[in-house]
Parts: sequence; structure tokens; C-alpha cells
Amino acid sequence: MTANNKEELNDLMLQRREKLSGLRQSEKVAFAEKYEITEYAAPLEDNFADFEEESVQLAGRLMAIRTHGKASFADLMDKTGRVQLYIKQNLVGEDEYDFFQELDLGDIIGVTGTVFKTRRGEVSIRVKSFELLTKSLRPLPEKFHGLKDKELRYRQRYLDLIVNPEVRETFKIRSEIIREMRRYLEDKDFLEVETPMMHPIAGGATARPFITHHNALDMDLYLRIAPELYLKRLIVGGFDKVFEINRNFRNEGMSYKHNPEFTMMELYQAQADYHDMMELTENLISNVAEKVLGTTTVTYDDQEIDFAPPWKRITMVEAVEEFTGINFKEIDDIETARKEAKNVGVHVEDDMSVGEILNEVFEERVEEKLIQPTFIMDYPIEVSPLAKNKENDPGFTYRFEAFVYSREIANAFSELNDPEEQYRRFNKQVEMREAGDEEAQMMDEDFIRALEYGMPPTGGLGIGIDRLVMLMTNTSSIRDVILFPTMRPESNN
RNA sequence: GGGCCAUUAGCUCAGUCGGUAGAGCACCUGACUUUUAAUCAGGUUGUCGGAGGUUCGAUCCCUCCAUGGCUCACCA
Repeated sequence: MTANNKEELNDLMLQRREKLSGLRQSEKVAFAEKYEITEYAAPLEDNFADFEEESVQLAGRLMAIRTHGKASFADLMDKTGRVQLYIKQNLVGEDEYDFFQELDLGDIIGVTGTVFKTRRGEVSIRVKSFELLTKSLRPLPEKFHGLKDKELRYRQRYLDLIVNPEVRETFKIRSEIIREMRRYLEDKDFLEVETPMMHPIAGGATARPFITHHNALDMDLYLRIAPELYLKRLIVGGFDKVFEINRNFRNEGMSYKHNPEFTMMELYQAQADYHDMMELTENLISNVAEKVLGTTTVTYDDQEIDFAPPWKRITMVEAVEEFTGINFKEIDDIETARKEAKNVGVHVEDDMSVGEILNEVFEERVEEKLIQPTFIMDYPIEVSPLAKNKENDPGFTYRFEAFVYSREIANAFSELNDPEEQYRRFNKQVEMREAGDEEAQMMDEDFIRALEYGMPPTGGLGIGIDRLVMLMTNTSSIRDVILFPTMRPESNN
């Protein structure tokens, strides 16, 4: 029953603890077991005609009290919003009225009363009786300005949720986005599956993993950086449409668009290619927007973005030519590629191949221009170790990424299903790894073995849920769409 | 990891050209039976992020540290 023992109790907290011990010595309950409710706050106002002069019971947190002598007004907040309480001494009796005056902001109470409208037209509850359900021992942040300090908001998200209604709304929308995405995929006969979060080999993406240790097996495991290789094993196994919505973990820098753990939707569909994945992506996202927001158009940071299909489709080579004038279709030697990149001010490393230089120029000079939803197609093979290479253009793959507001929100390809080619690609990654590239992929022998049994032609797609939610809720940091973003531990300084 | 900025009451913030600090909300006392950022009268609240240094004296200047924000780098 202590506060944080590192923390001094201030006067406000001491007062509340004294009130609590007073309650404990009396007949009053400070922490009730249950209160039967019949209604929530918001519907009383929305459907006032149905409730007028009806008796209702509801429960919530006291957010404001306005005392006027022998009558008081108070704001009660539940998950739907607030409703005003009107409590009169001659209705509840002198003792109960005095007890009400003893309550603190933040206390959770249950009330019974009738619904009416005040002279000013505010829907209110004329309280007949009330019970303290939970005594609150800490003062709430300021009622008008709320809680602004970002550090406190992220560390104490519960407080943020209590006092900042728009935060509750953001996370409600996040939940709805995921629900509609799931519903859409289930309607299309995709099977939701769960694959391991702890991997003996961290595969399926280019990223540094977190390492953990299993004691009984005495072996290190990696938190997964992507579910891709497991989901493709399921396609080999004969599930022809699967998806997973779950966390990935990457041991990399943090920024407004990177959190060490983030949520990814990945799906795989047999007998499909990356064109099918483009259609699926634009239909899925526009459908989700329509269902959740009621429109396919969102305003993000003053930019209007329209998710309605079809989205622009352009190859990486074409996009680079459009925005830089460099025609990589005609470049096949490193010297020229290097010189052209330099001409547009893009720094390239000595060991980069032509494809990597193309990718670099794209990232440095084109990405920032892609505001409206755009599919960038045909990525160089060097940066796409799991994608199928194009039949007539072996330096490139059947891969695309979707960009919105300069941010990658989806990555997809016609999956590489040739086990020998996949083996060679892995080997190349292993070489890079041995040369010191910590993000290069590891050899996964079992995945090769699976491909050797035969994986049908398959389209695969990954959508970064957090970044999609940011776009749809107009929030500027990934931390605003993750309930408990990764933080350093609180220090005592 | 680099640069810039921030850290003052429970919360939102002001402030001290170096003389140990203030407002609003919250809280306490009193008045008030339709208010709603209720109002009116009075009152309380602080290791001024931490540790050193300079100084007669530091919340303020300097150094280091901590945490956070923005940004660059890294990174799908």
C-alpha cells in the first residue's frame, strides 16, 4: 500500500491516504467488488428521448465537481464519454451528501438516478444514490490542459488515456483498422495463423535481431524480425492463403517511424503474383479506410491523401528517371552508375553494385516525392533476396513497395520458389554477413528443404500496421499509435 | 551515435541581467439548491532533473551525468 518507495508522498497524496484510512475505519467500502450498470454515458445524450425520466445505473470516474451549497454538479466519465451528475442534499440525505463532498477527483463511483435535462439543456442524472467503487490515491493532471508532457504520456499511458480523449480515440481506431483488415482477409478465405516469435535463425528481413536465451535447451534464440519464412513453409504445406498479424522485433535505431517492436500484417497467396498483391493492397487499404473512417480520403499533416484504387504503378527505374533524369535501363557498368549518382548528389559506397546504386538513388531522390499512394515496382535483385527474379530481366525482381506520404507502408513480391536460386541468394547473404554486414540474412537450410518439396507460385505481402494507423489517425510519431512504446527505464535523478 | 532544445508545485506554464520563486488549475476553509474551464472571499503546496565547479552567494553562469523532444546518421 505504499506509493513507489523511491517517491516522496506529496500533500495531495497524503490527504487521500488519510481519507482512505478514515474509510477503512468506518463502514464505508473504498474498493468495491462490483456495481451493476444499466447504461453508459454517451447514449443518454444521444438518445435522450428514450431515457428522459428513466432510472439508470452507471459507473465511472469523477472528473469534475462543482459544488453549490446544498446541491452539486459533477462530471462522470466512462468509456463512452462524460455525463453530468446532479446531486441534491434533500434527495440523497445529509450524510450521503456530506460523503459525496468528501470524494476526490479521480475516484470511481457508481450512481443510480433519473435522466433529465438542466435549464441550460445539459443531459444529466439526478442522483438518488451512489457508491464509492474505487478510491483514487493520486491527483489527476489539470482538467483543462490535460497531460502534455510526452515523456509522462508515454510512460504513464493510463493517465494519458484518462485525461486525453483524443488518445482513446486513436487507439480505438487502431483496433478498428486491425479488425477490418482481419475481416476483409477472412472474407477472402485467408486463414489466420500464428508462427514462432522465437527463431533459431532470424530470417525473412534485413535487420539486426534481438537475442534471447532458452535455459533448458541451453541455446540462443532470436526474437523474430519477420514471419516470412514460416508463412511460406505453410504455403508449401498446402494452406494456399494465410496471414498473420503480429509483432516483429528489430534491434535498430528508434525514430518517429521506428519502434523496436512493431506490428506487421503478412499474407501469402498461392497461385498469385505481385500484380495480384498490388490489387489486394489497394483494395484492402481503401476498404479499411472506408469502413473505419467512412471515406478513402484522409488528411495527413495538411496533405490530402486518397487511398481509392487504382494506385499509381511505376517501376523503380522509371521513377528514378522521372525524378532524376538518370536512365538506369541503359546503365550496365558500375563506373557510369557511380558517376550518375554522384551527379545528383547521392553518396555511394565503393562496394555497391549497379542495382544497389539504383536503390540508393531511389531512396535519396525519389521516396520523398511519393505522397499519393504509389507502387514502386521491380526492385534490384541485390536488395531482394527472397523475391523471384524477372524472367526477361534477371537483374530485377517481381517486387514492389507501396509508398504513401514518402513512407513505405507495404512490401510485396512474387515469392522466389526455386530452391537452388534461393540457396545461391542465401549464400550471397552469408558472404556479406561474414564480411561484416550484421543485417545480411542467415542461411536457413530447413527453408531450402521446404522449397525443395515444392512451393507453388505465390504472392506475398507485408503491411506495416503502425505506419498505416499513423496515416489514418493523422499522428506524427509511431509512439502515438503504440500504447506502450519502448522507453528507457525511469531514473531516480 | 552527432547536433539543437527542454527539464521550475500533483498538472499547464511564467520568472529571477546571480541575492534560495510565482500564476492558473488541483487541494484546504467559508458562502452558495440548475452549474458546466461555475462564481466569490481567504489559505497551503517546491531537494527550480542529478552531481561537481566558479562566486560572499547559484534555480540562473560553467562542466559532467540522466531522461525526453526535434533533427541528422544508421535502419525497410
